[in-house]
Parts: sequence; C-alpha cells; structure tokens
Amino acid sequence: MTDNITRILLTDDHNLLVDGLKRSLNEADGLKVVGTANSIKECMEFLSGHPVDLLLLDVQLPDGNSIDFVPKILQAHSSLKIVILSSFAEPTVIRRAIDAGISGYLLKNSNSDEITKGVLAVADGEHYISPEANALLKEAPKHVPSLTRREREVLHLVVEGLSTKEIAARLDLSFDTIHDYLRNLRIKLDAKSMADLVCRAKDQCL
Amino acid sequence: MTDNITRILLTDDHNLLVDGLKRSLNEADGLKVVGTANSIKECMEFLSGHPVDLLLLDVQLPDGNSIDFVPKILQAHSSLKIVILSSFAEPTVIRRAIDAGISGYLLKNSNSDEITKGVLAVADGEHYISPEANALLKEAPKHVPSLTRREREVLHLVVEGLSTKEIAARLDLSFDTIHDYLRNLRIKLDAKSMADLVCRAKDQCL
DNA sequence: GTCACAATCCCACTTTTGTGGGGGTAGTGA
DNA sequence: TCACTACCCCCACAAAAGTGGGATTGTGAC
Repeated sequence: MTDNITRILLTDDHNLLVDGLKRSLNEADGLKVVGTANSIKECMEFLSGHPVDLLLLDVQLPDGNSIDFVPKILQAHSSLKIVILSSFAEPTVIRRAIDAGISGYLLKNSNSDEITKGVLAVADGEHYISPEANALLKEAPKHVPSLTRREREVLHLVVEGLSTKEIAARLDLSFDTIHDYLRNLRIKLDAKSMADLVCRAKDQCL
Repeated sequence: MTDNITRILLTDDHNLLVDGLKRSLNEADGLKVVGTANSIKECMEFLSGHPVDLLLLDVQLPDGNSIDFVPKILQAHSSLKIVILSSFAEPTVIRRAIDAGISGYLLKNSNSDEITKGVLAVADGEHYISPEANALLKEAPKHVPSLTRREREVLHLVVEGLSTKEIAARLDLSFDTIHDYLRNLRIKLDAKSMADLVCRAKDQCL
C-alpha cells in the first residue's frame, strides 16, 4: 500500500472474467491491477517477483484448490491481503477459507460494483464477507469437517473414481487402512456410501 | 438481425462475468447486448418478450443444465443463434451441445477479444467452435453416451447420493429395475461403480 | 509424562453393488 | 410384419462396501 495505491493481482483461469474485472477495478480510486495469473503456480511466481498488496483468488484453479494454498501464500507474504472470489456459496467452503486466513470472500454472482466495494473495504484494512456468503454462514452453523492429510489424500482418489482396493495399491497401504480412512471420511462428511462421499466432496470442493 | 445489428441476450449466473462481457461485446461493431438473465427461466421469459438474434448461454445455471433446454429454446425461436459459453472443456459436453443445435461453443478461459471474435462469426452466420474446444473434439472421437429419459432420471438421483434402494423407492419402481438402469449407466458412461458414476456425471455435467 | 490423536493394521459380519444371465410389454420406424 | 428400443421385472452368485469391534506406533500439546 505504498502511497495510497493498492496493487492487485488477479488469479482466475477464466480470462473472460479477468478482463472484465481488471477494467472495473482499475476504474476505482486507489486500486490498480498490476498483474494477472491463471493458476496457483503463476500466482506464486508473480508474488515472488512483484510487490502486491491484495490478491483476488478464484477457488478452483487448474492446479488445485486455492484455499489449500492460502496458508502457504500468507507465510511467504505475510502482509498480503487475500480475497477469495468464488462461485461456491457453500458454508463449509466459506468457513474453510476464513479459517485459512483470508481477508475477504466475494461471490461471482455479485456485480462489478459489489466486487469493487468488497475489494475497497479489504484494501482499507477491513474484513469483508459478501452479504450472501454471510447469510449462509449464519444459517448453517455446522462445524467444518477438518480432515487429516491422509484423509484428504484418500478423498481425492475417491473423487477420481478409485475403489478401496485401488486406493490401497496407489498409496501402498493395506486395504484395511483405506477401509478405515473411508469410514472416517463417511462420518466426518456425513456420507453413507462411496458415491455419497463423491457427492459431498465435489459439492463442497474439499 | 434487423438493419445490421445483432441483438444479444446474455445468460449467466455470474453477474461479474456478465458485466464485463456486456461491455466488451457492446464495443464491437454490430453487436448490442439487449438483455441479461441469470437463469434458464429468466432467459426464456426474456426471449418470449423481446426480439433477440443471438443467445450467449452458460452451461451450468442454477435451474439446470442449459444444454438440455437448447432444443426447447430453438423450437420456440427457430431463427435464434445459440452460443454456449462454458468453462467445461469436456469433449462429450461439447459434442452434446453441437448435437443439440448450437451455433457456437466458446470457453471462458478465452479473453474478451476471442469471445467477441466468436460471437461476430456466429452473428455472421458461421458456426464457431473455439480452437481449444475443436482440438479436444479431434483428440477424443468417443461417441456421446445417449441416455434415455429414465437413465437420466436415475443418474440425477445417483448424483444426489441416493442408493439403489432409495432410488427405487423415490421412483416407485422395483429394486431390480433400478439395478438394471444402473448397470446400463455404468456401461454407457464407462464407470465401474456408483462412486465412479457420480464422478463421470459430475465431470461431464450430464 | 500423560493425553489426544494421526496413522497404521487386523478380524468378523451384514448390506450393497456388480455381473451374468433370464423374462415381458408397448411403441416406433423400415 | 420385423427389428429395435425404452421400459419394466426377476434370479443367483461374487465382489465390494459398510459397521462393529480390536490393536500398535509416533508426535505434538499441555
């Protein structure tokens, strides 16, 4: 935030959206889009080479779920403010993002003015969760299922369509072990079958 | 296409994207965005009340998969040109869209210029499939799995996380019948389990 | 140093899926 | 009429998933 200008990096794989967003943010006083990235990798690279004050980050990127990378990014760039820009209005996703340390959560079905408003608020040092997202959080006071490293790993493979046996082979673990992780995943995500597990995981983009 | 101006209706639930897209399309010669809609319902309503030459349609809308509605829309508005605007780069999705009678298929990771180019081409009477989408089609000459009404119905319920028994109850059919539909679905979608079925269905947004 | 918990493995048992057949009717188009 | 297909039902058996226990390490928090 040198001399009143907030330098912004946009990270989203939809160039179409990036184009439009860049224009409307640049029109706002005190905001300047200094770069764009299409993936987490590009985002990280840009951050290493350029000073950025605020990062607008899409949740789903070609190289993974960006929320998983938020802690890593904040560790390397502690003064950076991160605003998630998502089409997911899932309470658990929002909560996970907040827990990860983001400063804002905006929804893509907002119009440019609302987005600009949120970005300005965050640039100003506030925390800004879009009204719709906030409403969802209040309605659903469900706890966020906190998955362990292994559970996450197993879940990813389930979502790839692999069977228990195949996952065991892939991770070089015993069938029973995977059987157990799946049991825990079912409990944590409140799923009653493998198919249901895939549904929950896909919906909540865990 | 009265007097050289192509009247466009934008249908996408991401207002952010709509905002940007509207601006860049309006900047192009001969194109005018005459309306926007956030759902299939709104889209249909607008079409009934206003003359539109070209419809830019997102695949996933809150009230369903828009490709399923393309035939219906074309039936009611036969001279309308429909261009799909998708983030899905799945060959089967593209092929389904083409079979449904669309005039163009554009990807959201293109930039505004590429989108404008595609829209202009379609407005001009051409068929325009984005280069990336086209490349995918050549690589994967797989046949599109054509599902029957019932299969689609069953698949939707599978994607909701229901078990065979639950689906049977919901549709008031025998367990064996659903068992059979699931068998066919597995074969058609090349899935090897219920979980896999959910994966395929979600990926291909069937 | 105890306590919680991730991570790993095991057994036994039930239920659900998956696979391989076998039927039938009704409608559609050649 | 014949072929084809959607739609509906059935049996039997094998394989996978789900449920209820059990156990041993190691690590990090308090």
